[in-house]
Amino acid sequence: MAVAELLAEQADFRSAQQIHAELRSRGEAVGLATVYRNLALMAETGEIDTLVRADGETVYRRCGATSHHHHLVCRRCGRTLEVSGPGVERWAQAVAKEHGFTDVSHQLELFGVCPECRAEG
Amino acid sequence: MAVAELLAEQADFRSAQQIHAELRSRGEAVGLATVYRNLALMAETGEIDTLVRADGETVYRRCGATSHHHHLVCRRCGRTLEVSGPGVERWAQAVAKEHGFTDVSHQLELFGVCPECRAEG
DNA sequence: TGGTCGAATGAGAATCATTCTAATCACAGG
DNA sequence: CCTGTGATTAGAATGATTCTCATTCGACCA
Repeated sequence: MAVAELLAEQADFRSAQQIHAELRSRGEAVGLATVYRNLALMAETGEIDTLVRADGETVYRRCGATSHHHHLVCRRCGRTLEVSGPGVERWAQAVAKEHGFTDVSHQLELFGVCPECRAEG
Repeated sequence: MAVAELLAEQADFRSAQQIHAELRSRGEAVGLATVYRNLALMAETGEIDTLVRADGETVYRRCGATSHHHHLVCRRCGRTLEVSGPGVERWAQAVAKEHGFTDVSHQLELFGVCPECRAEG
């Protein structure tokens, strides 16, 4: 399956539209619907991570770690690092418990400018 | 300005579309563009908080605290509590520094089921 | 080999939130 | 009463995502 192959090659978050465009430019006759279908599928099975950017576009990434983790994303170039925060997890649980909430999940992403991009000015 | 008034009355996150619909149902002849324009304006000045939901829709809320904080949102009824996590802030800074990232911001939201909704089954 | 069934696919239409556009309105100043 | 300025409106345009449906592809069977 072409979509999976492409994601395996990419290190950064990509939007469904970007993935579709890249596949087309390689000559693959793949439909936009198929890209979305497969991305949704892979997201469900946990093979890839999804992230909704501030502008509302959903981006996808194949992550090395399969367990729960967060991302440190460069605002300029999109480079992404996986980070984990055990303390954050504990804090989230504690806050939820304190207010009587159950089935708690959380979403946490860090955005900044990476050293390379900062060097470029 | 009608938009500000409405937001002042609402405790929970509302989408721009909802706000527009509510204003219209009250007889206000307000345009959708105006709602968006004012929401963007208020978000810029920090009067309201914005949040992009997992489905890509942007929601708005007038918060009591003007300083940086996070939200604990009920998945069912949308009830929202403001929470703060000093530890999280420190962690974010530390992680960013460790990887050489600058100008770091973060987005963190907690989702769960509130006691009332759980009681309802 | 030829036929059939079902799942997966692709092209394009439909949908939904958001943004843009052009026309309109209120009103202050002359 | 005119005119210019800026905000406002309805509706069209945009862009991402989802839906529809006819078609294709493979496996299986006679």
